[in-house]
Amino acid sequence: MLSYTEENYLKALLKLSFQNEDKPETGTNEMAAYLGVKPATATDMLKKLKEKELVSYKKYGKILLTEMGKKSAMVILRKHRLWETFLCEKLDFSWDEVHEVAEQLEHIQSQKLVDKLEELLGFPQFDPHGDPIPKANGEMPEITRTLLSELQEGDTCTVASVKDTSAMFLQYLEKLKVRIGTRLKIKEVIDFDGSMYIAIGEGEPRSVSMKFAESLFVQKL
Amino acid sequence: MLSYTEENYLKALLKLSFQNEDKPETGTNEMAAYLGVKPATATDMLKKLKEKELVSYKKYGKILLTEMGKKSAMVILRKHRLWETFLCEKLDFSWDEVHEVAEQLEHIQSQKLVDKLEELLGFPQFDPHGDPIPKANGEMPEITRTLLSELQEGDTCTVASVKDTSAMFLQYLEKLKVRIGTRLKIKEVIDFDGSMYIAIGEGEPRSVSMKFAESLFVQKL
DNA sequence: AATATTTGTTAGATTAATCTAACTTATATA
DNA sequence: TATATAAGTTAGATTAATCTAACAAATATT
Ligand SMILES: [Mn+2]
Ligand SMILES: [Mn+2]
Ligand SMILES: [Mn+2]
Ligand SMILES: [Mn+2]
Repeated sequence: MLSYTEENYLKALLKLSFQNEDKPETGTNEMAAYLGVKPATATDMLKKLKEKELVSYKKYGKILLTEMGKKSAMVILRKHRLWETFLCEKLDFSWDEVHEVAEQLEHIQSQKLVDKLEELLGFPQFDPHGDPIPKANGEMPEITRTLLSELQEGDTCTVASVKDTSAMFLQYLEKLKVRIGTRLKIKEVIDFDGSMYIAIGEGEPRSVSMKFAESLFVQKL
Repeated sequence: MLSYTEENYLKALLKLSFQNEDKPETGTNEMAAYLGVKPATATDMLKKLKEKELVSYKKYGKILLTEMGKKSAMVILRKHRLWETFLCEKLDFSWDEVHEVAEQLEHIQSQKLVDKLEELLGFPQFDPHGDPIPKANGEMPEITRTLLSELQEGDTCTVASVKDTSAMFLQYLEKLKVRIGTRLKIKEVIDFDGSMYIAIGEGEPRSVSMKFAESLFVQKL
């Protein structure tokens, strides 16, 4: 049985392995920074996780989840995303409110609860932020994601998921009526600062910053 | 902000205050036994809760929740019973499975979550075991409860709630088709051992032990 | 009232998770 | 290559929650 804290470290390692796309290794400092603890603390926990054969690493070396560790972490991610979906779909939470609560709910221990929840939600494929939900067997559809900033003038796309899931960005998207699935058309790319002039759904075109364009994943049409 | 553990102590004190009907005080040993810890541990926690003004007590004296402590405990009980109801109503858990999971869920911190959950469930009055659910304002209908064992030959009643909520008893009730609301008629009381011969709903009369009759609360008709 | 029993507290230790400060190893740079 | 910087570890301390063993107070019983 894993502690609440151990689970958080595992999930962090999984998330970081997604982030560092090319190679899934991580360092102690990166891990500590992600979790908001000091490197010394991360080192201590790493030893414990290594003891439990959930991570593989040696002193001063790179950190990697073992198969077992990855499996455990995927279960936690599955719970997180199912709970986020539940909060949105069944309890009318907005997509900027769900993460905080799901951080707590993901640690509830009950196989049956997760599976029944998934059933209640109709086996959703994606969470409210457009991220794929791992299946009970541990599989998760590997999706190729394109940043809005990678598109060219004249391209059309639909919003697939949000890269930056901060409440601030999510609320801004809400204000612009940009949601998962919304159709976007790139009218103009401003080379000077990387900003874009885009049409959102049927609305009037408007300008968004490069930071914005680098925070949204889209599906090119 | 209260820790998971502090919340459990508060809830225990509230439950014990219901149990010790006449006076709501409790002792260190009783509290420790209830929580499955040693008396020394309970004493330590008591000091902390006193420091936070959630309980009032002095060395070697009786333990009582303060108004603040009682309020906090009621919120936890409210969450527990709402989650139990959710698990039964929405996720098809049986009434002997819900308690364990609700013990975890009751500690999730989110005012909005609780209130939305209550709304989703249609503002239920009672949990799956027939226990009243405290309202958001902290009030809980004070119900006079009669034990089945207090009834006489010829009396008729409906099942109001279960006193013993152990999985073993709940499963036995399930087998006998005794549920909340089921109509019972006392055919005969055996003075020798306190057992009863009762009709359950429309079924054939059958005998139940005194222990059984002392574990069920009923509403006399 | 004297003594025995029950109830409750204290002292000292342990474990998990965290920190700071000091140290070590690896990597980058001149 | 020598040295500076970054990355990672260790030692020692702290806090929360727990325990055991010993002690103290309150209550019950002769
Ligand atoms: Mn999230
Ligand atoms: Mn999400
Ligand atoms: Mn319960
Ligand atoms: Mn209940």
